[in-house]
Amino acid sequence: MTKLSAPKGTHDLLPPDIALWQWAEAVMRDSFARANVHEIRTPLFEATELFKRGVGETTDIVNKEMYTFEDGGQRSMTLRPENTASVVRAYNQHGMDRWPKPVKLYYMGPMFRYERPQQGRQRQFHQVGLEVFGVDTAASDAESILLAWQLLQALGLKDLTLKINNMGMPEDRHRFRQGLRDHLKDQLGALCSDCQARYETNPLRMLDCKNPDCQAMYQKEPIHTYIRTDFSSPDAQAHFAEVLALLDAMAVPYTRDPMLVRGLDYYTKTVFEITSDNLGAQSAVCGGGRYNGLVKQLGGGNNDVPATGWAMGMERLLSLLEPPKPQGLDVYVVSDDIPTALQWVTQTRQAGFRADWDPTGRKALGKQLAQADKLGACVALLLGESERNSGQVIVKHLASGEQETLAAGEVLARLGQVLHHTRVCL
RNA sequence: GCGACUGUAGCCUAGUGGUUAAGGCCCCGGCUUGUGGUGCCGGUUAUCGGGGGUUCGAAUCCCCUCAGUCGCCCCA
Repeated sequence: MTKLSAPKGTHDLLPPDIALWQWAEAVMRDSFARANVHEIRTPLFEATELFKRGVGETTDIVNKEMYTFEDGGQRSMTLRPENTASVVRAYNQHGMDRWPKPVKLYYMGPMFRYERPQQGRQRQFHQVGLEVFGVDTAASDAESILLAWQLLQALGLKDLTLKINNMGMPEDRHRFRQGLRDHLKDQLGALCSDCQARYETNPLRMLDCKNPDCQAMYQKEPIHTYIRTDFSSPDAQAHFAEVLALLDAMAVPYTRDPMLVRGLDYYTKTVFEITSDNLGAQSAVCGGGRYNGLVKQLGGGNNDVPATGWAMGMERLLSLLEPPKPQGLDVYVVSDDIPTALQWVTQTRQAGFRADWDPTGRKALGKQLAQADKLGACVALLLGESERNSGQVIVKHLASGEQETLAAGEVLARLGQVLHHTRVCL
């Protein structure tokens, strides 16, 4: 009998971890709210066809990383590997092209990819993302990037690098790919096996190969000059220049990276990535860009709906932050009489305090006080037999050991004074 | 899918061929049946990741497998 454990590449989030998540989620929701971005929640699974068409048949995600299964009606379903395709599907399905432009949506939730786990990569991971529909301006790209950048600042992340590039339109890329193939046709044998495969499937990927021999090859003329020349149309080049100008105006530091090629098929014009040096091999915290054409491709009628957006990896991002101190307990109710204890713990909770008690049946006050201490309570309320008989409560301050005896009716008011004071000390 | 390293109680660790696998933390109880933190005493928790092999004898050596970690590929 093997022990049951969480599936490979998945993770339980235990109470000590949760505080950081809830805090980060709250910061993000607040940032989005102030930018007039609204949440959308789509299903965790969709028709497999959606991801094939949306993410791209040639991508690794679709080819080898999808959790695909057949449902009871012999429909092929897939656990979402990313959320953009689903959001676009929802945009089309609900006629959001009739909503006031731009439509700005954010999402937050688990994604699933069948991959070999390593640092910063799991089979179930969480992304938060932004999608902006209906505007094809550099201004919209700039706002999107700025929101990502500011979100990361608000979370207190440091040592981040924003890399940005212009991928042009699909036809520009097609032309560039052909040119690249022509330049490298005769040196194929000198390249690594990965690059030889990329030559067929995705030539742009060859450019950020880490093999020194391949890099040397790409530095030679005339390949070098060909690579460095912006292959995109004048329109796309003007768009990109404007994005950069707006980032300059907002004092967002960036690095132009001609080697930055995002893997998903749907990107057009602007692409960017935000990385951290403190993450190990999987250093991208946020990735995104413009994806004009996807909405139409996923059935958005005749209208070409331009769009831009990004996604962040929660786990990667949170691993860069310090876990906060656990929240303590205000009150621990100590009594050898269960109805009395239950009544007092309920009453203090209703009054707004974090309160707990001992439901194990232990009568000894010493044992119960030991619990109060372990849980880090500020104050213990002692309700023994003599207090019950006299209608009094002993309020014991755990840190100092001092205690005071009060009439039952005065206790809540006294807790209000005392705990206001202690909470500040926490 | 490929490669490297690592698997001993809930957690950390000792033990590298020889009787019932040792210690610390945590948890529970006692010293203290109305007062916590420190101390002392006691207790629960391990088919040594799993399977097979070598051996009189395996946590220890060999093979397979599973899991974890990191890396490649790719991505958040």
